[in-house]
Amino acid sequence: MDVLDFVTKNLNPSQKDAVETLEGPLLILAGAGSGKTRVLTHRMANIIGQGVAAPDEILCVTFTNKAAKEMEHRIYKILADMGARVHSQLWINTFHSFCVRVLRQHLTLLDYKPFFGIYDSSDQLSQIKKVMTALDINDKMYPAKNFQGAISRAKMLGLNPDAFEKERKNSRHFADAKTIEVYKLYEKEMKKANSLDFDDLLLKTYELFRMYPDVLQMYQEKFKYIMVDEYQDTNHIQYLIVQMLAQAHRNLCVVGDEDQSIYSWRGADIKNILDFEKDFREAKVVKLEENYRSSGNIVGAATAVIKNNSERKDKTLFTSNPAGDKIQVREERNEYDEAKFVAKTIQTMMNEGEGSYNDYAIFYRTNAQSRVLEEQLRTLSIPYRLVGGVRFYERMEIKDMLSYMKLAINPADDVAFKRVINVPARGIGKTTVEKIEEFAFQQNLSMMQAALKACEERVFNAGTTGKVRRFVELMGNLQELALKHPLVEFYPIVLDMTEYLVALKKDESPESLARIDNLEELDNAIVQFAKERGEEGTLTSFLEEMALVSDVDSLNQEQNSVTMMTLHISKGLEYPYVFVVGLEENLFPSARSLGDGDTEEDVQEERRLAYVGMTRARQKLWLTYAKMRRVWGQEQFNPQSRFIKEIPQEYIEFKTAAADAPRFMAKYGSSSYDSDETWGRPQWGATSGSRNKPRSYEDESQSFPDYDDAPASSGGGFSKGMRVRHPTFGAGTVYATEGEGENFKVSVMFTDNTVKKFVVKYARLEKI
DNA sequence: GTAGCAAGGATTTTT
DNA sequence: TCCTTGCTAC
Repeated sequence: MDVLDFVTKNLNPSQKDAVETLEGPLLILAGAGSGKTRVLTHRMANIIGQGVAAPDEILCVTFTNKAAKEMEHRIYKILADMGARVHSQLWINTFHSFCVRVLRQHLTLLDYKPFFGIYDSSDQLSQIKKVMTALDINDKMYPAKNFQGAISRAKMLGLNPDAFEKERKNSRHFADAKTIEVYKLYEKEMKKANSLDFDDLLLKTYELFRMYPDVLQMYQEKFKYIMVDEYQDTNHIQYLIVQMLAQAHRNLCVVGDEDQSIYSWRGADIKNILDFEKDFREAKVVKLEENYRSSGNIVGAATAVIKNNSERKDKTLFTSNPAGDKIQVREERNEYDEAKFVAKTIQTMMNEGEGSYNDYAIFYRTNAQSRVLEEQLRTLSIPYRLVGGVRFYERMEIKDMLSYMKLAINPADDVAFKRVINVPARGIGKTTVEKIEEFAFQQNLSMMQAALKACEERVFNAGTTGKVRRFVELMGNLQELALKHPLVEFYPIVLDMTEYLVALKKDESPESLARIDNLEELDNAIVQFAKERGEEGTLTSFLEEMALVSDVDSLNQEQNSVTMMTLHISKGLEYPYVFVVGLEENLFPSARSLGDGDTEEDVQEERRLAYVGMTRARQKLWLTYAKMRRVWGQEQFNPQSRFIKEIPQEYIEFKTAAADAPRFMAKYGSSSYDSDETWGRPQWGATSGSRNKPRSYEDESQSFPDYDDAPASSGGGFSKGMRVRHPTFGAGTVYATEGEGENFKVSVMFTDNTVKKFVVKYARLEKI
């Protein structure tokens, strides 16, 4: 069969158009579930099949390792089906791994040694703290995190310390002398440690290309075709790199969906995708608007929500899928009931034979919300797994071991040095470490060198000298052994010689047992890695991979369980049954996006997050919220999220289990609701696109605790839903009542959403 | 040098 | 509320 026929088989016209358009800049606006990956892989297959470029002349950049792997897997399958012979490796990378690949080749040009280490953000923070100590900057007045953020932002804009300084001077902003100072010394220390942080990987690549045009030219000519996935999430430095690389052939294809841009807080610049046609006047635009993933109701609802955003391209998602079930909007009394509802629903559906646990996913805005859900799932013995949260490689014991290994191949790595010098305890305390650090600064040595020199020059007393010397010797031995032994053998050696495992085994606490398990898991990962990579499975490449790969999920998958994750992580995934929980104002959209000042953009990003979450669902979607939620020990009463209100009623089936609803009905003597005001919810201003048609109602409040079930009539005539005024706190609404007679108390929510409890007898409350 | 307690801080996190 | 970080007392 003809290549073109083959790769465009079963594609719709726009998909086909995108796959066939090879020459020149191409912008693919791909709505959620519109077959984006399919288009990308088929387009790549088309390029290879047509023979216009070899596999290693195509650069494909994604954002996650997972996406890269998936893409690679699928493209090889298509090529195999096509019977194409593949002579060279594909360049399917994340931005970061692409940069590592380039830098491994050329970083010596920028005065680094080729085997540089990679610092993650906590390593970065330690390094910044170290620099701050040297500069005598108080962490209380200037939190290290602020510097970390500022430096990271500078790097994402492509500014090295000098450029940053200039920029600050030129701008009308008051030049932040401290930040410049910290950034400069940080840079110097990083170079001394021969290490790069995540942002450096991009920035150094950019600088390399700028300083060495011939190197850039080599890559420009090599990559005849460039494809960038998730273009809406690129930041400025990534943009610059892509622009540079694409200049020679101008065959740049970017794929994205501005409606799914949810990482602006990490420096992603939505303008990159919105302005693509300005950057490339000759650009062709293809829109993929047909959704193949979700039911009609889900697509309709998600579309209605995202329409409330102003900063978007003109693009409408549609589907020919059947309407399916309505979206279940569920009101619960508090977060426990919410979690119970989710768990029960899953249990019931599973009992009815609806899918397997793998088909269910629960999304939330913040990680803190997972706890209650976990509890309830566990109570019903529903298997679940958390994605994200504390990552595998961020665990203490894993970082410790990795630090030992890093230090073994890069003794200049001061952050690793500080991390492990007294782990397990070797009697080398804070004072000694500080002395070494200071000594290193004075002599411009790495801490390892400084430690050795300090021993020789008798800087410490005899006991300390002995301990330090033993540590330096230990690391010296490991350094040699790292060269002699392959990775799989080296790891157990490190575990043994450092006495790390012995120390853990001595301590029989459950935490230690978990740590030992994790260390075993790391061993498995190493074995696996060595098997996969063969010859190339070296210690260096493993450490690199560990720095760039994140989640334990990529290490062991495959278990039948419900998946829980934040909305952010859910991007790019899909499940038949999806629960999005905690749809309350101030939680989702988050309180921060609702603060004063320039918030409209923040709310829009939250809305995109809602859109992402909703469009993950294939068949059925639940949106739940709780009337009361404990946040940091404080009871909060937040109204239903605006995102629910933005969904037209025709897509929704509303149910509540909040105990007080029936009383409202009785009180207002009506069995149907005509407006949201009936619910006594505080308003937060007009919301666009929401209609308030009657909602179906169903009381399911059977087994909930009676924390506010006091008769509405008792206690001076205060009852729920009543408007009251307090001389100090102003106007508010009674949210709950409890106790009787003398002890009759009311909880009042004031306009700023704070809740205060009053004993009516003493409170100066008046009805209004 | 270490253990134990108090205070403060706490979105989201592809790399 | 819970976890991390920093200080104080041994």
